[in-house]
Amino acid sequence: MQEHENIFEAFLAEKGLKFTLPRKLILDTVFGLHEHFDAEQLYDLIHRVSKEVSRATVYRTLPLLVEAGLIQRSVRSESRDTFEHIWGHPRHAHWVCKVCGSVHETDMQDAVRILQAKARAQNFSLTEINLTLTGICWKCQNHATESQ
Amino acid sequence: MQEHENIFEAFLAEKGLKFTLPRKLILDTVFGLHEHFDAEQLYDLIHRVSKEVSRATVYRTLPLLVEAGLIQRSVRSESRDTFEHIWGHPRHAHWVCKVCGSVHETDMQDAVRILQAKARAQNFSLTEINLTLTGICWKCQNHATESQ
DNA sequence: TGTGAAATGAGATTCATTCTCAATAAGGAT
DNA sequence: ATCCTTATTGAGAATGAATCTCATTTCACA
Repeated sequence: MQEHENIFEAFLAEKGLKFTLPRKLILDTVFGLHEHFDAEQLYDLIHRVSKEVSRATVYRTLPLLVEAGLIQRSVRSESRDTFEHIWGHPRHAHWVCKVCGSVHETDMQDAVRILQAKARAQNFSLTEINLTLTGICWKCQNHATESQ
Repeated sequence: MQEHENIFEAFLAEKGLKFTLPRKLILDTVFGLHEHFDAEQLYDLIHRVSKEVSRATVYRTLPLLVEAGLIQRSVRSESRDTFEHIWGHPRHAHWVCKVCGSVHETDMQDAVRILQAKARAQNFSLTEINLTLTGICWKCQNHATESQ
C-alpha cells in the first residue's frame, strides 16, 4: 500500500469513517495526476477506469482529502474549484497569466519559512498556504509588442 | 472629484468606454467600504441609496474595477467571489481560520518586495498578489483545548 | 449472519454568475 | 441642437458547479 493510502486510511479511522473502494479509487487517481485538477476532470478520469464512482462521491471526497492534508485548493480556473496534491511536494507559488491563462510554478521555500515564523509568532496553526501572482507572462508581453 | 474616480474614468476612456452614473455609484460605494465585499452585498448597499443600478451592472462593473487596478479578488467566502479595494492600501496577507471563519490581515511589504524581484527576474508583469494562509486561529485552538 | 451506522448513486435542487435582447443613453460630428 | 453610431443598461432567462435528498447498499464488528 502506498503511503498516501496509509495517511488517508488513518485520517478516516480517526474520524470513524471508512476507507471504501470509491474513496480509494479517487485517492489513487488524484495521486496518479501531476497537474492541477478539478472535480469534473477527476470524475472523467475515474470513469475511464471504472463506472463505479458517482459525481456526488467525488465532490464529497475532495474536502476529506483537503482535511487530511493530502491535497489543497489551488488557483481557481474558469469557474471551477481546482485542487492539487501537496503531500510530498514542496510549497510553491502560482504565476497566472491573465492573457493566455497559463499557470506556472516556482519554489517558495524561503517565503514559507518566513510565513511559518509569522504564524508561530501569532499562535496561528498554519495548514495551508496559497500564494497566487497574477499578471502577464513574458510570452504574452512579446506578442503585444509585436502587434503594435 | 476623488482620485479613484479619475483613475477609473481615465481607464474607461482609454478603452473607449463611458463613465456612466451606474458605474460611478458602484465605484463610490466600493470606496466607501472598508471591508471585503461580494457582488450581492454591494448590490444591497447601492440599493439603499438608489434603485438605479441592476444586479447585472454590478456584476459587469466589478471586472472592470479589477482590470483598472482599483480592486482585487480576495479570499473566497462561502461560495461567493469576494473583492477588496487595493488602491492606496498596502498589500497584505489574509489569515483565514477554518474553524470560526474569521479573516485577519497582516502586513506583507517584505514578501511583496521579494516577489516583485522574482517577477522582474522572469520578466513577468505582476499586477495582483494574493496570499492566503489557512489554519486555526489562537482563539479556536484555546476553545479546543478547554473542551478536552 | 445480524445489526446499526456510514456511504453511495441518481437525480433534483440551489444559487452565484453570465447571457440575451430590446430599450436607452452618451458623445462626437454636422 | 439634432443625427448617428456605439456603448450601456435592466429584467429576467439560462447556465453550470456544487450541494442536497433519500432510498438502497455496504461496511465493521459482534
